[in-house]
Amino acid sequence: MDKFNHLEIEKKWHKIWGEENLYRTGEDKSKPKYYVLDMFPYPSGAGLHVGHPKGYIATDILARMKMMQGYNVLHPMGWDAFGLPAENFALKNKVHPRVATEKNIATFKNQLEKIGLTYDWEREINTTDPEYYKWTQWAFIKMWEKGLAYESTEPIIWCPTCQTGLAMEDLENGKCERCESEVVRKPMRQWVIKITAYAERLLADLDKLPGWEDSIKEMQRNWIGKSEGAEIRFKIRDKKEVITVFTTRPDTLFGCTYVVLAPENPLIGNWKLEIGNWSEVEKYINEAKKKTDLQRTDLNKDKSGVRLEGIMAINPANNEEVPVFIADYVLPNYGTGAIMAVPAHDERDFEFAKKYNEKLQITNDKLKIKSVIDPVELENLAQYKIKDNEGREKLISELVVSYYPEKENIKDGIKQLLNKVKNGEIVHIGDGILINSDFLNGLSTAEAKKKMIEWLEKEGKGKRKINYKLNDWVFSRQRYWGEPIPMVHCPVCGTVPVAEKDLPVRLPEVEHYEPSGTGESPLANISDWVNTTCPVCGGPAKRETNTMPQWAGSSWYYLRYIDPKNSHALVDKDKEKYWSPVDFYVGGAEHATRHLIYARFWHKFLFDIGAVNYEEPFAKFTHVGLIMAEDGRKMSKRWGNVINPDDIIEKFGADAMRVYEMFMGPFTQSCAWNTNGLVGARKFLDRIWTISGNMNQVTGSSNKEILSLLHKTIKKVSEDIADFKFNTCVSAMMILSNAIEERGISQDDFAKFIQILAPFAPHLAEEIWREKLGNKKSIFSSNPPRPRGAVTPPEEGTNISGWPKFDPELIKDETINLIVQVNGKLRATISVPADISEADAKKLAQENENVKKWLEGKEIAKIIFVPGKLLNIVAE
RNA sequence: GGGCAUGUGGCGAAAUUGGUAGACGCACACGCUUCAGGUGCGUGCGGAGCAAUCCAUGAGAGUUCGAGUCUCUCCAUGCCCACCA
Repeated sequence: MDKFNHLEIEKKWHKIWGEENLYRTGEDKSKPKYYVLDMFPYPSGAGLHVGHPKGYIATDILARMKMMQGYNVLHPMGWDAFGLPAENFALKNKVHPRVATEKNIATFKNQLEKIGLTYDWEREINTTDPEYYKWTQWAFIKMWEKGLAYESTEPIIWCPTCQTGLAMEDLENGKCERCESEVVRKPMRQWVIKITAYAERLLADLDKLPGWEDSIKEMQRNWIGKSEGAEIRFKIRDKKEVITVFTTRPDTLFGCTYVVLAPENPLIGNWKLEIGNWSEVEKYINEAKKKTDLQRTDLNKDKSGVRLEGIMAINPANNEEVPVFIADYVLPNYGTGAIMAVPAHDERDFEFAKKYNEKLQITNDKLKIKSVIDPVELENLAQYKIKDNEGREKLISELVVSYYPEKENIKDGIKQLLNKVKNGEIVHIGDGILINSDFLNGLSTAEAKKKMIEWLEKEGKGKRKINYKLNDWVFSRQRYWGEPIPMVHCPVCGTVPVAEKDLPVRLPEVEHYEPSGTGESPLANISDWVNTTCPVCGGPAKRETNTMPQWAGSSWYYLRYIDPKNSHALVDKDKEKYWSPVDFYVGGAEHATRHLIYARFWHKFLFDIGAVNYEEPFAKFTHVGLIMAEDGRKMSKRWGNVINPDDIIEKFGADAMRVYEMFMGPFTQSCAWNTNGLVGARKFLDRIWTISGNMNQVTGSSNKEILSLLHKTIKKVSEDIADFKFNTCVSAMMILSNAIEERGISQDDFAKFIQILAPFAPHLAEEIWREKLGNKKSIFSSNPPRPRGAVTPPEEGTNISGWPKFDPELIKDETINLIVQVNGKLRATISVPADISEADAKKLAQENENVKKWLEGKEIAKIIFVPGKLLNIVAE
């Protein structure tokens, strides 16, 4: 008996499949399409570890099934190759980032090819290819034209190690995600994209994506962070300026006893001369500037702040004068950078007021804590009845006393608590009934919010306002290895875009690409490149020297695969109409709030300018669960626990690795690698190989049970692949192969089994299909499916494979094991016809000895019959 | 602090969506083969008990003829966000 020689077989079919162009994307528009996409990797120097291919294998299985079902399948791969790591590596090793990147791509590609994936390499893309980034630049110019790309000198997040600005999204625990340095705020000229203009659509359209996982959608909702409230205008005594604050609790305006500005708020500068304690204020502002984000947002630190002496704001609700502060607990980049402080009903304001009052010597200048909400909620809670351990209903306040008898006065305690809340001694952030609030008195929180906003709008003192946590996208990086921003600064015409015909603006070859350290990109030093002519007036002008962030190129790459060679348009709209949207997108959950938001934004923009036909790029998205190392930690060079797929494929074969990674557990769940489990997968394949070697001895037809099991398995595998439940596919096929070993199978039926196995173990299946079963065409060949996506049976005599179809008649069981329970406990299982009637079932069940025993001396109260499943006799 | 997951044998996990809990695989034990450096085959394998049977799906309650599955409370773990007014 020959052995399954994976090395030889894999090599052989890779060659033949290449020669036959098996993976070239079909373009015959009469066939239905299926676009299945992996997140393209950043080709790092470390190469792939066994965790990376998990998602690729899954999409490959889906792609192969769809191929066999007769779809045109687009399953491409490419490289997200711009980015800081390549540049940092290049700096360290004195290699041009392009050279390092090319080398890494070669390694990655080589590793991927060994796994036997259906990528159509004719459509390979690379974000660093000028013919690619031409269109990244083009989209940027379009955004500029629509006012969505703008220059700003607002302070941005700056990484002192990478020497570049970053977006909020590039931070991890307040540190630079690349180098883990603490970042600072630094005012710099930056290009920014007004993604916030799309916040509402990005949020609302999530509801149009039923194919997305809820957890990912929820992460996006939180990231966008919509909150509804009001902007309220506070006049300043004796000044023309107005402080506008944002609040989600306009109902508490009567309780506002001071106003706080972020230290960065530009208004402060206007009052330099009037502020009594300017030197103190200035010092605080400077200290705030120096703080890293991490220091500033540390929740444990005390609330600090300084009063602007001499400046008084006027509470628009009651015209009372209230003091104004600056404090770094107010963030400059959210809302209006100013808040109304309601210490009685906001934890932070309360804490600040308490701190401030403690330090104060002049007692009559203390910040007032004015309660405007009657905490009925708390009162209700104390009076609310719940059941205790014995099932008796009791008041919560009584229960508290009974569970903590040593604290006799808890009931009184609750009362005291209520009084404290009412007196403003402790903070109460919940809802309630308004008090001390003039025209709002007696209203609930919700009613009061509404009424206050109406009043503010009528009086011209404020308005309804929706705010988002989502910030505009800081889009420039002061580094070399990225797409040049295609803009020109002309002393006469201002900042203007490069003419479309002159795109792409190529990244110049340079000797030194070290960051300049001055906050300018290394490109600034290349005078040949920087000095250019103005596309508008033709006069001398300078190029923009900042480059784009890594996220730019990946925001639209899925469109390039559709039309990879197009040089006159971003994508051919007819082709796009056929292929879009991506039917199934698979990738890491870590991209839920960055790449996936950027890409959705970019796509919506392209839709708005008429460049694409659909508003959402990805119909379905599923995240891939990580594969951890055998020690349960993440695979990392640092821990020395990385497993290279090349070694696994060499030893056990690509098919064994594919089957194992799918069998490990639910696809979205993270799971530790276990080489023993891999051996199990390999054994499964060896057994199938052995069965195929015995085929000549197996003649005639399969018996009924095998036939039924085969068709059940076809059904299960077809459905579970579509649901990404690969682990149960594999186990179903193991059950089938165990049964075949025991009972044998006809050659035709065995062929069907090999067809459903093929997406998982393509090399083994192709070898058996062509060499042992004697088919001329590939097991992955197919006819177009029948209308409405119905699966195609293999055609007789044509040698075309296709995806097997299950016979609904064959999967019906003739006899079943009827479960007989007495009082819900299993007492017998009896073999009966599947369509047994209730009366017959009752009769048979009551004849059963064991059932009789359990019914002895009891009255039958009730019998529940579930056809085809179970009978439960309830007896007393 | 907020949001989202998850919790079932020694381990990875199944469970037709409210109907036999532990399929399938790994590990382990015993036996038979094999000149065995991840070999092949067979048997066993949640706990207790000689057995009939009983107990078991993080803990506790509830709904139900029946709960791993639904509801509530709590605990633990993981991920994401976090001074967002």
